[in-house]
Amino acid sequence: MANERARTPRGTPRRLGDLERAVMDVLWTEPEGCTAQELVDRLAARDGGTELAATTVLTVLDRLRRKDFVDRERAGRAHRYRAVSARDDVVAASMLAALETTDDRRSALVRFAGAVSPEEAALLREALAELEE
Amino acid sequence: MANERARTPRGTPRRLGDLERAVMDVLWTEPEGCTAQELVDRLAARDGGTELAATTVLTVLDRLRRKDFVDRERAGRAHRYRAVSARDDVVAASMLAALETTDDRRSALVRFAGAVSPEEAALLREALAELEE
DNA sequence: CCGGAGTTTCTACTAACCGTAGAAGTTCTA
DNA sequence: TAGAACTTCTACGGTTAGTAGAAACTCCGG
Repeated sequence: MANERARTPRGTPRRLGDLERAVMDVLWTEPEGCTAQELVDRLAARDGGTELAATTVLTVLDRLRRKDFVDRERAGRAHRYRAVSARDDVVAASMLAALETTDDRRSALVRFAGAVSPEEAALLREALAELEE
Repeated sequence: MANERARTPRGTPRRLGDLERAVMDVLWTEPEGCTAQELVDRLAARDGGTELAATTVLTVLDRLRRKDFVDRERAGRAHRYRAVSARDDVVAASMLAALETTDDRRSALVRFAGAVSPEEAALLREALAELEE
């Protein structure tokens, strides 16, 4: 083998799996947060009625907590889990992270502008105009 | 266990690991493409001189080919590997993919507009103006 | 104030993905 | 055509994510 390059530990990926995303999708629409039980129910509703084990949901909540997507507070003997940031912020951060993988921001932004729908382009113009004054 | 939810196979993740990205970074600046050997050299230069095994590079090239980031053509007994899309396109696609994870495009775009640097905001305005006329 | 239901933590298994590379096979060129 | 150059096959270890049982903890109602 002869090669000893530092094993990339890739420090806490700010990324969501499918179930993690499904959980966040619920939490993002629940300003007061949810208990794990409520999440089990919401997810079962969203899906065709198949219930996940409560421990499964608890596990992903724990992982989301480590990744700083979620925090919680006691509520009786359970906890109430809340999204740390709004969905918009997470989406925007993720778009920004993508943008920052290139040095040539200009051409990436040109491509991006050309890739969004006309409606989205209009929304972006508005948002940018807003920032100007 | 009692639960049989379809095991998410996550069909070919359109995503890059560290070495994969390093390889793409080279290919993206080489319009004519590279042979695997050239890549080994470029990567060794970029890094502190430590050479990866040629087979390592070949393996990631193969994975990049499966993911449709790279294609190749014969060149003597070797192959010449080329990036399928320009970096801009990949970055823009990735930004768009992030945007599309939310239904509320408006507020995501507002956040995004607020999150980019003033320079980037200016570039975006330009790019969007360009599209209008 | 205590027992048991409700919750959470611990531990674990599986599969996919990525970095890494040897062994074996293929393909040209000298 | 033999050997060097290149590619494919196979493989292993680490990380992340989905999934959940077993064990530990917490608190309400009797």
